[in-house]
Amino acid sequence: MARPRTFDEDSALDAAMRTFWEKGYEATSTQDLCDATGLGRSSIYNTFKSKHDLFERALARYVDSMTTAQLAVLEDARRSPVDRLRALFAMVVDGETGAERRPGGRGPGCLTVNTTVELVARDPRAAEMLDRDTRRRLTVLRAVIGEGQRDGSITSRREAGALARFVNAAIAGMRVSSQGGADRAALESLADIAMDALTA
Amino acid sequence: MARPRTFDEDSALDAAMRTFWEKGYEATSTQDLCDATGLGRSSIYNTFKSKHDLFERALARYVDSMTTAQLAVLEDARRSPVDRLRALFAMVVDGETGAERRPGGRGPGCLTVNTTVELVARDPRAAEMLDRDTRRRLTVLRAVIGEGQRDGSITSRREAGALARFVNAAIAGMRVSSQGGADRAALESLADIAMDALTA
DNA sequence: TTGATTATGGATAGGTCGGTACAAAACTTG
DNA sequence: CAAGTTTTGTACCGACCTATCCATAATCAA
Repeated sequence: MARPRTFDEDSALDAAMRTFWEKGYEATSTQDLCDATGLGRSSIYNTFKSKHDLFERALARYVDSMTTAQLAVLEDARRSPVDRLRALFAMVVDGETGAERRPGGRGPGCLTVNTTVELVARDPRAAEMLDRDTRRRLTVLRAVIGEGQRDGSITSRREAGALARFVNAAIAGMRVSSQGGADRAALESLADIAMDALTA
Repeated sequence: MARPRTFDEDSALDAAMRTFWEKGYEATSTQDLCDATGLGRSSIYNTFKSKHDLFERALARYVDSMTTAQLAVLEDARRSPVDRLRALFAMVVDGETGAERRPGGRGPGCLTVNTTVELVARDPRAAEMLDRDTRRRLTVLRAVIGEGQRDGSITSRREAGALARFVNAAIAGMRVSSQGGADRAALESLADIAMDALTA
């Protein structure tokens, strides 16, 4: 019916996502996005309504793929609850130290934490997206932890919900530490100690 | 000898600090800084070399006062090591939930974490300042934890240095959680569980 | 081939950015 | 009071910001 696109929208979203992740929302200019995606301004503004719309879609793509990958680990019925939590932490450590940088395994820092810190106070849409994502993760974390509490491998001194929030916060702490310069061994140590709190 | 200033430099730094803390470095314009400080552009550029210089000085003021207040708690010889760590966490919780927002007890989020996430990858000077501050805190944390290990109140399963980094990361995790919407009870719960890891 | 429709590139608009120039104002010292 | 020095307010600079406009290119249905 008309002239077709010469680019893949998802690839463009990935490129934009990487840029927002590296520089942050404010520090990323539309020119940066053109450079990163290889698209002209017209194509970007024709495909996405605005810089902010592009950011929202990139963020949505990021949190969904990231959380989906994490939940797959947490829902792996072949492993014990404690094993699954260890695997989750290992995934975060790999993501923070890994050379390859694909959705679900990003380089230092993560777009979720970055956006929480940079934008959540001023951007209700981003805040809502991140809030939904957090609730999604907490639900599954709580279930895994509850399972571990029932089989005795995870402490029952604390509520499952509280422990789930702790795991979430521990991961955020690891990500901030990573940006602050912590190496792989340091991150693994943080994960080990966080696990101590769960199994104590 | 000449016309004197009609403003207090430290008050201006405080106002600037608050603005950078609320909006982030990139999102803060020089006009915002004029509005916040009540100063004209000339006065700002006459007193500080540039926006970045003003930011550096505001950040230096923030981290120093914040860390000094925290170290005072950690070095209070009248309390036991565990008590001092609990007091540190309580201080962080108060800072994140407190109504009054003065250096050493900021509102949600903290400039240290915010700057780590937003700037450290691109701003070597800020990175260096934060790194020094982290080392300063870790040194004292390690000493307190080592003391607790010797008297048996803190676990010896992990190295004091590793536990110190954990406490630091736990605080960062609490601050990110706070920006993500965690209330006081949730933050206190995070602190309690972090303490479990130390006393296990 | 033609007409309709969409994508693309380049130019540009209107505004804001960080930073500066300059003259008037306000103070200290002699 | 006068000379000297610094602060302050205003106007302004070029660069860059997000976003749009428009002419041209490319494609599909008929």
